[in-house]
Amino acid sequence: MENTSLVNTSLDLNTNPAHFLSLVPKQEAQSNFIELGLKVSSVKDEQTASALVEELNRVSEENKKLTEMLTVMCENYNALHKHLAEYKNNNPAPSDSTNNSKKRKPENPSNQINHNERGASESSSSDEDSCKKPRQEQGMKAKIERVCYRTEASDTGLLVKDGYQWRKYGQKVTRDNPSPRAYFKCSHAPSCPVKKKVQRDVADQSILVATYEGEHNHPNQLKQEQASSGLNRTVATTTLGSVPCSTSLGSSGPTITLDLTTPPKPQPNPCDEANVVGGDRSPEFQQFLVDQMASSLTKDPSFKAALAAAISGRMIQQNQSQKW
DNA sequence: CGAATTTGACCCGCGC
DNA sequence: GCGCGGGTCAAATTCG
Repeated sequence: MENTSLVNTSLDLNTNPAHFLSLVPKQEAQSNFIELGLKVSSVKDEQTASALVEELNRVSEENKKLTEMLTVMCENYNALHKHLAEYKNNNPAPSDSTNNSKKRKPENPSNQINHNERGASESSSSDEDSCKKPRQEQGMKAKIERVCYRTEASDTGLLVKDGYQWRKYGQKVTRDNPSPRAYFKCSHAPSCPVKKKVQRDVADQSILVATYEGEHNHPNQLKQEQASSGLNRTVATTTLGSVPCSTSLGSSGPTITLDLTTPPKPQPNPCDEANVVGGDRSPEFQQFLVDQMASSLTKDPSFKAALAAAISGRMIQQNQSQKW
């Protein structure tokens, strides 16, 4: 299959954009090259042109294979994930002493009184109490979700638009991450016990990592509004293979956020089990993700420029080596 | 002026 | 027992 006379288009980029090119119709790709400023028309050597076409076909094939491999990987991951969930169901962790990590100890009723003494905090209904006490027991039951949001680089805030209203009740700089972590309660508290923590990713400051604890017992305002306005916006968080990402569809077009900074997690990760909101990992969905990534990349001028530079560099190299 | 946010103090579990 | 660190509280401040 390899033909040494063909232009080697493997690019020295961190990603493999050829993969995405294969997803673009050939003509479109060619016109994109024109857009890129590559003077294709000036390449009069027909042989070179046909070689390019051949190479394009070859790369398309290669990318097909890569896509299949990716799908297989995703399926394997899903299978493993399923097994892990089943294993956890069958072998619930000893909820008492050993696995209790660090949180406030489960308090007996007498201790509750002590607790209320301190802050004399709001007439603490039962819900509020349940929020601040046996967190580890709650934690075993409470749904924990981890969602990554990509933000503008210039955006230094810790606000995440997820459709719910939140009241910030604390902020803290943690040891493992120089960025402050913000603590939010659902503004419907105490009737809604959901909390979330938001912190910037230690590796990529443009990524906000939100950790949700618990489930809302009321509807999502944003979704309600969108449903009523017929926008049909959906937000799903999933993992593409081991790469967490969130996707959203809106009137301004689909966007995909890939959390490429999160390392693969072969080991059981407590966040993992709740990492999936949308859980739709059907091949169609994956294809959709790939398509969207491809179109996003082809629309990205900086990506195009890098691609053009890499390809033109290779072409020049190839031409020179042919002359030799 | 009420609601939301900020921020220093405090609580508590854990490791040494 | 003590110190560390994450989580929470609540007074002060800011905002609409």
